[in-house]
Amino acid sequence: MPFPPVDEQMDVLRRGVDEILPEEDLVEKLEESRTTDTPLTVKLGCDPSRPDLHLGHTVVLRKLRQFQDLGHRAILIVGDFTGMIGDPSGRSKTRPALTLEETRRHGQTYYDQATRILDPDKTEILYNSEWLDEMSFSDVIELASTYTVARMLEREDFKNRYDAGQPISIHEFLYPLAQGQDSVHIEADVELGGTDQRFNLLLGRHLQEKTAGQDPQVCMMLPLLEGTDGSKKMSKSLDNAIGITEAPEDMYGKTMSIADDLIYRYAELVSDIPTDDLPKVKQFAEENPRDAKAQLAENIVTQYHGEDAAQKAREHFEQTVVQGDVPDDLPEYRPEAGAGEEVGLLNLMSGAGLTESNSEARRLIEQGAVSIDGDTVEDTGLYVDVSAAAPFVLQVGKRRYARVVWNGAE
RNA sequence: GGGUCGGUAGCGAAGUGGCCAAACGCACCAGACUGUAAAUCUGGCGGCUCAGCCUUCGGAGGUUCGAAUCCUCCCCGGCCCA
Repeated sequence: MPFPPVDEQMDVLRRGVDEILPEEDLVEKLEESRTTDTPLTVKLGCDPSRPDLHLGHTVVLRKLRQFQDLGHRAILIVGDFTGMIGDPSGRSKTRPALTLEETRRHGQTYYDQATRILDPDKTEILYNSEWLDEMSFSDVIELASTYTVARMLEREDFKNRYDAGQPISIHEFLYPLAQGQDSVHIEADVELGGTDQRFNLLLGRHLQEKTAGQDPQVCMMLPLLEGTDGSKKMSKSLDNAIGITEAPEDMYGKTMSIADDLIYRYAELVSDIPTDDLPKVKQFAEENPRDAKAQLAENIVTQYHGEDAAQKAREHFEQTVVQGDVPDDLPEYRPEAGAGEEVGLLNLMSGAGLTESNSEARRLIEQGAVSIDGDTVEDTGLYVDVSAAAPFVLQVGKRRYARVVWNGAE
């Protein structure tokens, strides 16, 4: 099974990439791999603390898939050990350190989702606790001695926090080292990561050379995909993410809500559209952003849910968003009510899960956001005889619906 | 260990004895508008049996007619010194 020519491989691998450090090393490694008929070992580390994958994660997973398709070896390293200690980004200090069991479970979830993109037969999965947990304190000290505080503080994240007077725990300095140690352990040829991983990836190079005399890995950095808000990177906590396990309708709708000038970027990074067709997409996006986006949305939904679901999602979008109609399938709610019994609308709304509190329900009514079968409700104190009025459609805002059904005599 | 500053709603940040359910910004929700779940504008954004009432300002006590605001102790963090 010969590898494709290096030029061809590079053409595939360059798509969407932000930076390859150093690029000539990659070419060299590919050449050597081809002459010796040995696949490259490509590493991707993943953080099991947040196992819900979104399109942002898929940028780098897709790249890994490309390596697989070219015949190389993909290793997914689940950071179960690092996840056990806590969170390195310092953003959520309150996040409890996970137990080994939890990180394993999350790791499995991650793998299950990642293999929607990766080729499961060609994906090796390793847990870094396997080797990191075995290291003694003196091993760690030795590892730590190869790097300096000043260099650690070069990392933007650390520098910013240090300058802003925010706390940095000592163990956070150990994280990049641990990640680098992973590269040493598997003797990675290439490590993939987002552009925010630059420092950590480079540290892997450093450790491979300094502590193990290995040929240092090539660092390949991919852009951080902007979220649906159009500016900040996609992240679940910013609530601008499109999850890969989300319902087709949601995926479609969220994709339609991205900014027009992000269409090309999404097409390049998270669509199946062939590289040769990308220029056409770019032009299309400028001429007719609405349709270009619809095409993109369909492409994305198809990848995760298939063509039929994508079609349905498109129809659903047309119906509910473009035309403002009530969707066909909406959740049913059967309140407990006897014949002729009147139920407060506020209770109906929270009972149907449309609102979280009666105060919220009241506010929404006052704002004209609540309707019954399309008629806007104005009275916050409205009582409904469910047995007589049901079934009817209760709508809150644009996207919250329930079909209220009477459950018969009680 | 010492000094000093700080811990306020999802986040950031005002307020420093009554007019505080707590300014403002972000996020979020709704209405209008739109090809759009974008942008923009407007309103909302603790809870309740809602023109009133109840629970909130790191924690526990205390002073006071009355405290997020004053005092005591404790917990957590920044900075400086050792």
